[in-house]
Amino acid sequence: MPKTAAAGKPARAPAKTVKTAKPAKVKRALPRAPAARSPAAVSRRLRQIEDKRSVILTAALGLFSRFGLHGTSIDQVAARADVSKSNLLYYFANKEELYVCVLRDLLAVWLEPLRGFSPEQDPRKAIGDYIRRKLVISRDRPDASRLFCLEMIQGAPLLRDELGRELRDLVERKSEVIRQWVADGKLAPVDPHHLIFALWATTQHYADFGVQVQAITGRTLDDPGFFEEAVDNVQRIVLQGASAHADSASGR
Amino acid sequence: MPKTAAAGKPARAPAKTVKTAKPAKVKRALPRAPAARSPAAVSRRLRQIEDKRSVILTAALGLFSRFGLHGTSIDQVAARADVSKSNLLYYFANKEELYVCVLRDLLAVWLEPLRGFSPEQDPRKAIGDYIRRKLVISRDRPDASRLFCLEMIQGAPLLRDELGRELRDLVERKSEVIRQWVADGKLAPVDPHHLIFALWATTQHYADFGVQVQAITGRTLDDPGFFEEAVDNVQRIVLQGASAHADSASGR
DNA sequence: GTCTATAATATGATAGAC
DNA sequence: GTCTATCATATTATAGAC
Repeated sequence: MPKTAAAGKPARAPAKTVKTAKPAKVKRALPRAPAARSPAAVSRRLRQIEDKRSVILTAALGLFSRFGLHGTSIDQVAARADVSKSNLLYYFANKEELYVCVLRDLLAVWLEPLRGFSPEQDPRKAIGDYIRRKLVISRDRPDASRLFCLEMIQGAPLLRDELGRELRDLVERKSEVIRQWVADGKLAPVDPHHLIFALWATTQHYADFGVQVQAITGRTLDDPGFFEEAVDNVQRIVLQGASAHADSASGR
Repeated sequence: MPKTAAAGKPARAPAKTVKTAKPAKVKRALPRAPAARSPAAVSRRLRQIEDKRSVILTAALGLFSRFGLHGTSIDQVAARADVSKSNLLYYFANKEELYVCVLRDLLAVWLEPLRGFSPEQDPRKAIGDYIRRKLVISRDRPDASRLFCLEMIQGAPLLRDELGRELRDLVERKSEVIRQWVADGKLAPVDPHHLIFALWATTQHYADFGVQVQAITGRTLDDPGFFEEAVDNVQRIVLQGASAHADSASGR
């Protein structure tokens, strides 16, 4: 694993007994359009390449999201994608590159829903919608959610830069929106960061801890009844809170 | 890895090219009190053994919680525990056993705080206290939280049984308490399962996604000010909700 | 109990024919 | 582009001396 010792290191505990640490070979770039040929043929070929890459990436996501980078072998990904190992290594120079590609595809999906927040919206509606959309993702792309979680747990060695930049900026912008809502009295006085964390946590939980959810409730988000139940409850908890309110019977 | 093919299998994608699948050797049991000796000497020895096991387990938790089972080598654990690899393998028959031991220690810690809930408590205080206690754990034992999360993501292959039994029973008992609170009008009408999920998710988030939290806020729970901020905000969100209430300015 | 080999093997990656 | 060897190595686990 410590083949490329210097660059963006993957999640692995620092080896104690390092032998020699080879001088980091430079890998070839991805197969790109070779040069001139009939335009139609080129585009057809490019599409085929992209398709195959995509098949591999999907297979990789499924395995990485369950077993992590080290728990998954190239062989397994290849088998799942129905290509040979060497063929896979033709499309992705090495395992780590494959992993990073999977992650990179993820981040975009990940940041998307948050972009929706804008000051002129009704915050209750905006937040309610956001919860639903994130739960849809937890239902339809639990593997994406899990891989993201896995990467976070490991300290996000391959996303750290993006985290520090893209994510942070987006969160800052949306925090400003939330602050505005609070200032306008449309939202209870709550710290935007912690509110965003609560939104992320409560919704992703159904994907990342899906096994636990199923062990306890016996159901999954694929069950439409349970899905709506989850949406409704998360929305109620985050928006109204669990305390009894004035309009219901009040204890103490 | 597919050495013991049958039993409680660890989180690894099913290998495609299985060679022979050996007939699962029976491993020796742990070193236990050999027999008769001076009682004092025996107890001293036993303590030493337990101490060493404990040191190894702690080192293992630290690494497993970051890099997972497959991302951690026995060598690394041994180095961190400051014992030789062979010596480690004297105390734990194999890597998997070590991993399971670490997990087993965890579950107890994990279930503890929830036991606190009882019907005669004021729910707001009970839930508020629970949030604080879980955040203390997220602060003081983030590695425990992360490993638990890792295991869940992977489908909890080694905890599945316990999940189905212990955890489920405990949650059922506490759900009954919550239902009682709701029936008494002390709590808003909320499904106990989803409330418990929300409590877990919002509090563990600060440990499991600690890197993200730090990337965004620049702070960690080790900062006392941030810790109190987190406690306060999570309590407010879960108990009162984010919506503006009657007593504050009401938008629309 | 602890150590030094060393066996056994899984897996990442490359070379080179076609 | 795809395949069949094949190499190289990291790592688990055991054997056996002390």
